[in-house]
Amino acid sequence: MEPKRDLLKGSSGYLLLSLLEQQAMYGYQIVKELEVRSQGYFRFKEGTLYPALHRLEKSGLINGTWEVLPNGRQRRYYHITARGQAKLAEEKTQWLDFFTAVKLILQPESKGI
Amino acid sequence: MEPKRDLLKGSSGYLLLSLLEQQAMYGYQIVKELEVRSQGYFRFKEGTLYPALHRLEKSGLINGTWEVLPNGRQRRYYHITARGQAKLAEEKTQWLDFFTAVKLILQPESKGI
DNA sequence: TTGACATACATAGAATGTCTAAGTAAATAC
DNA sequence: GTATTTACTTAGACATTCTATGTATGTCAA
Repeated sequence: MEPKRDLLKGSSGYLLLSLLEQQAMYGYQIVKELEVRSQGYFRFKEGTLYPALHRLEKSGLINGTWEVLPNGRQRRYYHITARGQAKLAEEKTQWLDFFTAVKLILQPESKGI
Repeated sequence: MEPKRDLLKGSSGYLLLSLLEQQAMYGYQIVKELEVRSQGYFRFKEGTLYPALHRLEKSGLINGTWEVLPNGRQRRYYHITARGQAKLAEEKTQWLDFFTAVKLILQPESKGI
């Protein structure tokens, strides 16, 4: 199974918001969680994930808080914001619209439905 | 309805091959056909369509032939090649894999299915 | 205690594809 | 004769992902 990387473009934000709506997570955890849940399909690179998280935070859709583990190690947990939840709902609609449009191209006979 | 343009990236080739598999078309016709079929969702810009067609042709997935209308006007009709049909089948699989993976992220409860 | 590996975050630069925008040219409609 | 539509092309801006590297610490086995 050769993942089609370009499909990710424009979807990463959606996936991240979706994940963080379910629970707050830190970067490394997100990478692992995406991989486990997608059964190995998604393997976000750091160069993809962290810039994406920074973008989302800068846009006010998530916010990160440093937390210190008992062993002294630091993690940055990201929480979805109210604006993020609104954005997530918007993205969901856009996804559905997009899929609907693609299906209409692939199966022109369903035009009238 | 605000189309999410980035989703198009990585999908335009699939859409074009899919369209040209159904029948040979020329550029301007493709723009109109995509718009009609998708009920106005897709409105390919020239700067998107023609470079995409050139890429596909360069890769041997489609091939274009100039045809002259009775009125003297020229059109470049694009036909899908055997390699293009093979590629189309591959893209379809990649799409399904991608959708499956995304659904697993959005609905983790369906993990076991 | 050394080395290997996993954890955890960050960023520079290359690659890719879409968009805006402009250009060329001819047919058609008003 | 002027505007609109048809028809294709390409340069440059922009955004996102990738590769690759850097930093630093914790854990575990030899």
